[in-house]
Amino acid sequence: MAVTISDVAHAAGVSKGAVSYALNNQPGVSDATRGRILQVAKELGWKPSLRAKALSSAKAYALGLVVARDPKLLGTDPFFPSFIAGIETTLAEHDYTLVLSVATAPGAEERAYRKLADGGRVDGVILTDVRHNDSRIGLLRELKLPAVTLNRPDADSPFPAVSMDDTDGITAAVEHLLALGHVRIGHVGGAPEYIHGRSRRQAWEAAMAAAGLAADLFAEADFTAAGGVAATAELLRRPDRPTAIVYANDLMATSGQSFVQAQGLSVPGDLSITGYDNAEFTQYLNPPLTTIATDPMRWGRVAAQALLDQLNGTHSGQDTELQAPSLLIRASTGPAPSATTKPVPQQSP
Amino acid sequence: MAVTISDVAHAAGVSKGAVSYALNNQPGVSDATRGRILQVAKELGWKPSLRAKALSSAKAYALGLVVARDPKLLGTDPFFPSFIAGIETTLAEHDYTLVLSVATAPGAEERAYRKLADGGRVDGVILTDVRHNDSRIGLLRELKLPAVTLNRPDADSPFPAVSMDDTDGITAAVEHLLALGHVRIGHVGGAPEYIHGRSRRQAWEAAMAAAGLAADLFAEADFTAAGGVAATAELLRRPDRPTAIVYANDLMATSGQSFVQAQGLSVPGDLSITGYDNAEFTQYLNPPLTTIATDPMRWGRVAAQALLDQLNGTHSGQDTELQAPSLLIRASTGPAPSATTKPVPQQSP
DNA sequence: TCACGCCACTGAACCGGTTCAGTAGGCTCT
DNA sequence: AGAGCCTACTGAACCGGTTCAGTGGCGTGA
Repeated sequence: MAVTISDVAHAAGVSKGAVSYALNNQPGVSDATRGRILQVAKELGWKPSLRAKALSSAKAYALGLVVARDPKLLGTDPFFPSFIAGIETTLAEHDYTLVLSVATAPGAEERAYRKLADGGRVDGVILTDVRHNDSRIGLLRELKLPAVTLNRPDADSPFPAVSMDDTDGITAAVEHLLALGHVRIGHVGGAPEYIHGRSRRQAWEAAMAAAGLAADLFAEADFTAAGGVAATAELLRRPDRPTAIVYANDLMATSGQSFVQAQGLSVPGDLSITGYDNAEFTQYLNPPLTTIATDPMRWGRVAAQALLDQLNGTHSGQDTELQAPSLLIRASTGPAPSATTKPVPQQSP
Repeated sequence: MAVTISDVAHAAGVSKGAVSYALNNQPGVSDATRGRILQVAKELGWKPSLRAKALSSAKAYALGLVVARDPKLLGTDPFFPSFIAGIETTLAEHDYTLVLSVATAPGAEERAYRKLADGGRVDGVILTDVRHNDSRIGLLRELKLPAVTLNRPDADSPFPAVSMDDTDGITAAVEHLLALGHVRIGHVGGAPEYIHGRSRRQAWEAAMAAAGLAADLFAEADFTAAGGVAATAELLRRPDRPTAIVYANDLMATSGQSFVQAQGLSVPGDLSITGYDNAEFTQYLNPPLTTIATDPMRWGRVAAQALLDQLNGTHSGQDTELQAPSLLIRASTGPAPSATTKPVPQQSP
């Protein structure tokens, strides 16, 4: 931080202003002078102070991301690392940085947003894990913090959204199971306070309806492993228990599969299973999990770009729709078992 | 950002300086005036501009973390989310924020550190995944960026370290296997360019030596799933193939276990397996994985505190040693098979 | 009662950039 | 040749804090 713009100006024999113009490619200096200034700046190893820039241009040169998930859950979710890597690829080209906040405790989330907004630490935030009637929309409005949401919130939101439709993936999963002869296809839903929990359920319901089937084999869970087990157990107790279950995420599918096998049932012999997310570890399960692969990296890249566009006023105002996720067929799905329902054994054989 | 310190000063009928003193609990104002200023500031809803603070006090009020891992790998590793959450709990009390950088492409890592240092975006960084002869030590020295390393680098490092010894965990795993009657205990090592890849290998070697056994069943890998499979295959081809394998991380253990089972061997019947990290999903494998549980959250908390201490000059200069990780015994380890070595089947039965 | 010291506060400089109003000098046009 | 205009640049204000030298008023001691 030793060499400042004044040093460069002095060394080049011009004023601070001229240096500023020269280095920001602004008119007001001749090409010859510009060249000389750039040359001198380079020789002196001048790096503009972001702090000074931030103060005078009233920008923070940083974007914020508040993650309000249990760290345990985060560690099993392939979404965030890739998503953040995607954000990073965009930011790398625009000298912006990412300020990350992990807020676990209740109330910590709102505090985190206030902290980012209050001192002007960030110019905008990316909203993930959007919830039903998400209170953060109002909060960000109050804080006057520009934002981009991942998927369009169900409440009224003034912020542009970058969406990736769950529908196609879930529909593909259901159709895949139908093609395998399944009729009793259940769904273990994610937490309904999240809009992606809801939309996946709705997609499953719609796909069932399209096939002329009742969407009654539903059990609500919360995206956690324990929730997946409980919901699976509930579905297996049904007299008309499913021959296939579409889970709202990989973690529930994984714990569900593990539970089902511990009950002495075979996957996919007795029960076919699909997940959602394509977590790296799912290909090493026994059997490897059929799941739905999204593209979080691209999502991050596009969301960051949308936010930057919004900040410098070049955003169209339109929502962006990303390519739909795709079904990845592995060995946890197979032909529907014969019509007679095998009872759930009490003990593993 | 509407209300500034001048507004407060004007409203309270004092000078900017007085307001600054009052709000930073510095001497120079009477208690009465201080109270009045605080009152007025509160009424006006004044929040100090971090940007201005950063410029005038020559601090960034931010810590940096550069993660140079493949996002795919990151998604399976429970370490970072918890670690970052730990950092966050410390930062929450000290109006500092965390600037995160994910650098995947080659060369991107150094660029990331330079980006953080150049504009003075952060006051210091936390170094994770320390490598053998880590070039970042020299880089940070050149950039004059304070740092804290996770574990002590093997090269000369001027930075305080916060360490969690791998040795005890690996030793416990080996001893657990010995107690189960295993003698041919192999190790699938992590990438040797990482010091935790090396130290885990050394710990395994030491534990074997302590039991009077040769540490020859070693296969080098790279912490990835594919690497785990290849190394496992290599060990299984040995004439004296192991009856137990200690893996350097969960992902390799997971893919290794999956591979072993696909070869028609039983876990733990034919081969016992241990992992490292205690990733959430490992308890849902079949069988659930015996692994070593660390405490990344605490690591993050302590590392952030150490860095903050260093920044305000209150750091002791001593390395911090965290509590050793503990062995979590699950079902992937069991009694050693009888002495006759079962051949590796060519096909699953 | 006067000198002295201290407390409480002010005013201004400063951090390192950006930006705007102002100006010198050269060129064109008539 | 003089008016007018544009280009290239300067100097200063400004962003919103921190910090330091300076000052006025009050209390204290001799």
